[in-house]
Amino acid sequence: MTVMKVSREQVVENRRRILDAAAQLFRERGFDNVTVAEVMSAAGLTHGGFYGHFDSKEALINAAMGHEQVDRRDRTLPENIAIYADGYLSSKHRDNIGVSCQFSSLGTEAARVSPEVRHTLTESMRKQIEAFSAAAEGATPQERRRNAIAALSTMVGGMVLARIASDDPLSDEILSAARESLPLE
Amino acid sequence: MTVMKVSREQVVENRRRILDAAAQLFRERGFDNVTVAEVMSAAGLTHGGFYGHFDSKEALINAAMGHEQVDRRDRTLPENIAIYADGYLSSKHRDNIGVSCQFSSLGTEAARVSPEVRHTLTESMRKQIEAFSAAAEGATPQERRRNAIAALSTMVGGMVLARIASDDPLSDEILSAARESLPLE
DNA sequence: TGTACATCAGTGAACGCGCGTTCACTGATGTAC
DNA sequence: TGTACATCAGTGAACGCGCGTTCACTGATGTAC
Repeated sequence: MTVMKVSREQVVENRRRILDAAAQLFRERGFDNVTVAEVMSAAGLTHGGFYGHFDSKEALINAAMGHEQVDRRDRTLPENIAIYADGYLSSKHRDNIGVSCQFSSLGTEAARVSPEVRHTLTESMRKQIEAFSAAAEGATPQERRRNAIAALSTMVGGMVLARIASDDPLSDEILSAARESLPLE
Repeated sequence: MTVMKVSREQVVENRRRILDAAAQLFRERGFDNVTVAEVMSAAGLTHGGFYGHFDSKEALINAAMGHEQVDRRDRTLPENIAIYADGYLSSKHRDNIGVSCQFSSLGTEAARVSPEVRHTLTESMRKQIEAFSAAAEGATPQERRRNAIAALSTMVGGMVLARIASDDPLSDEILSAARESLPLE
């Protein structure tokens, strides 16, 4: 069990597992309630090796926010956006916060991270808005873009509220009301 | 400056100031990035006295989430909801996170607090939805309620996204797009 | 109304745990010959 | 292709800072007479 030194590919694979574990644990518990040791342990490593991969916990947060989780590979920006939106506003998505959209799982914490990371998140937001624009209601491109932004806002806000209310029937009601109100065709 | 023991009214007033300071600091920096000593200092007291008012930091979080900030007294659920919504989706609200709506400033962290506090938050959410229902678009009560939930979701989600993107022109665009799309009359 | 005393809100030093970070060490990888 | 050795990813003990929490103490409040 004491495996030292590791092949070059293993290093790359280990880094990916650290980021995957971090992305999931951060979503589940927030940045501050996850320790470096927990992330490393979830990645099958010990905490001492962490600083061979990242300069600090903050650097890990930054990297994890730009990291695409393996479990999510097939879920980002599919061709059919109405289906994507239905999956988004589902109880399954609500209850699987570990592989959830970063805006709905870490949104209010993400607003407080470094400007660089927020910039990365803003670009990802912009891409999602552009993808939604194609499927949005509206006669003009401006109207469709406006509705795309509104749809993304409703999805994120609906999920944030549904997770707060998750013990209450109101939670499911929020999900379906948000789903039915989306200005998507 | 070393004022010991204090009148009964002063105790009540001190507790209110602790809760006010906590509510503001938590909104600005999140639960975990605010220390008990900082809250007490912002309330004009020293940290040792904290445990005369609350059992633990967690008890403070719970109380602060149910506490109505003095600075917000005039802002909750006014009669004209369209005006409320316009104020909500404003850059002023975005940039004054300390006296902001708790869902948009602490939403993703609030989803992880104790079931009791989430229950309190859920009730406050329910009240807001009911107030919005009166002003929502729709022919039937069901439709109006559905649109009220969608409006609240759009407002919260729009603000969360606008705060992440606050260094970017996209932020203002999100606020106005969300504002113009609200299903309120 | 005035005086003596008990109460207890607040003070600030101290404690101790947890977590981010460091470091001497290990031993498989991978290179030099 | 095989052997000797240097490299360096990962290990796990240790460090030290920060923060939540405790506690002996202070002295104004407020009560008893």
